[in-house]
Amino acid sequence: MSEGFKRRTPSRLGEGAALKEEILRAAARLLTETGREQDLSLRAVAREVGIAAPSIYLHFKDRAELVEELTRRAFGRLVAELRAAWEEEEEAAGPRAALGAMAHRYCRFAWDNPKIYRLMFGIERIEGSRDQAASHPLWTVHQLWVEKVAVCRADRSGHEEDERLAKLLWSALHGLVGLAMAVPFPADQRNLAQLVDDYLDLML
Amino acid sequence: MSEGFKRRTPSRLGEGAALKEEILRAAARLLTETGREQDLSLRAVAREVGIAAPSIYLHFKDRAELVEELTRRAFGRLVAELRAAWEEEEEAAGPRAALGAMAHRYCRFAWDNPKIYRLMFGIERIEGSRDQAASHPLWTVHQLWVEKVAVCRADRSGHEEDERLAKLLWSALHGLVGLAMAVPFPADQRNLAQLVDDYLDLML
DNA sequence: TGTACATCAGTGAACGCGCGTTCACTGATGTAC
DNA sequence: TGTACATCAGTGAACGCGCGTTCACTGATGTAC
Repeated sequence: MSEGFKRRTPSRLGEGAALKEEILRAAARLLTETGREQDLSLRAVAREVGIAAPSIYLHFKDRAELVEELTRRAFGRLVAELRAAWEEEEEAAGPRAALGAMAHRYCRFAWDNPKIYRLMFGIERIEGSRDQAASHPLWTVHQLWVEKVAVCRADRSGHEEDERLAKLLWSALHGLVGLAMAVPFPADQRNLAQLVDDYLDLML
Repeated sequence: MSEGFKRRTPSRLGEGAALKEEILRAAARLLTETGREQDLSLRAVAREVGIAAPSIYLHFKDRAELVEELTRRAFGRLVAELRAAWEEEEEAAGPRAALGAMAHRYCRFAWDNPKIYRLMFGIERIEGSRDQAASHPLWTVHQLWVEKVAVCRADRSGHEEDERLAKLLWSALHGLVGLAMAVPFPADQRNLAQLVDDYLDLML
């Protein structure tokens, strides 16, 4: 009955950072599970965590910083998953199969987290300095593709060509999931996987 | 000086519809030229047209209807441009070149109208009935690709395969422009065109 | 062991904002007589 | 030709809302003596 009257018991042990984690997790939850895109408001996040809205300012300078941290971590997760997919597959089945696993994992990540994926690849066009651009997590993803494509084509490698193929592959996957999510009739995921394989066959 | 005091002179001649056009044009302008995605508010549109906000309700039931009409027309324009690109090229240079022209035109449309393109292909997941889904403009675009791909492969045609290739091509283009727009360093458009050609070569 | 105090994580109330939408209105035009 | 009236495109003021952010506060914990 008297729910909502509780004051959050503070963290104390030098670890207000715990709340920071809770906030980020709640924000991610809002984006993956419930809610429209715009529901990622400070107040909504606070509600989800069960704290007062101003408490967020103890851990983030402003809303922009929260969103930035959220996407930074999402990129971290994506890259980690891609690396894992590669490594799980490479030893057993070789680089070509490993690249395939990476591609499928990429699509699954996007498909499972459409709102977050959209946030990561939105057009907020920061247009920062060259330095910022170089350290943008998108670069990490890009380089990962180039690196693994190069491994697959070890024999007839050549950086120019590797990069071109990596771009083609990444774009194709990005478009595939993007379109599948946009289309108003439920695209079955099995079909999606088939198309991913088609791309791989075409390109290697 | 006394700007803003003017009352809009009414349309009268049975043609309040003129204002409807003005509203839609202003909304499109807001999306292409200025402004962030969210600036497409009724009040912003009214400001852009130079009318009072409630006047919009003379022509649209609510905000949703305005946005829907806007995207419906955008799809209309896209399809018209694609058809034009095909027809301009086919007679002179044959179907393969015409498909290429279509592909390039598609990318240019997206690149020139990023906000509108994003609106068209956003994930608002309407999940309407089958009937609605069947008449969704996305279907028109889909069928256009299938149709033209089929023409290109007249000799070894086969609907299943045509459809598969059409999907691959469309997704690839969608991904290419989407990624180019997402990336924080300016992707030069020449490079984009090169990649489009690469896709076409791979697939046909 | 007991008391005074500093720390600082978290809070409630309030701000000003732009939004979508409703409502009763205004006032120029076209029509009836 | 002149007057009364109907039409209806467009309006200003107001509503309630959720938002991001600020501010002075509260109150439990840890520390100093």
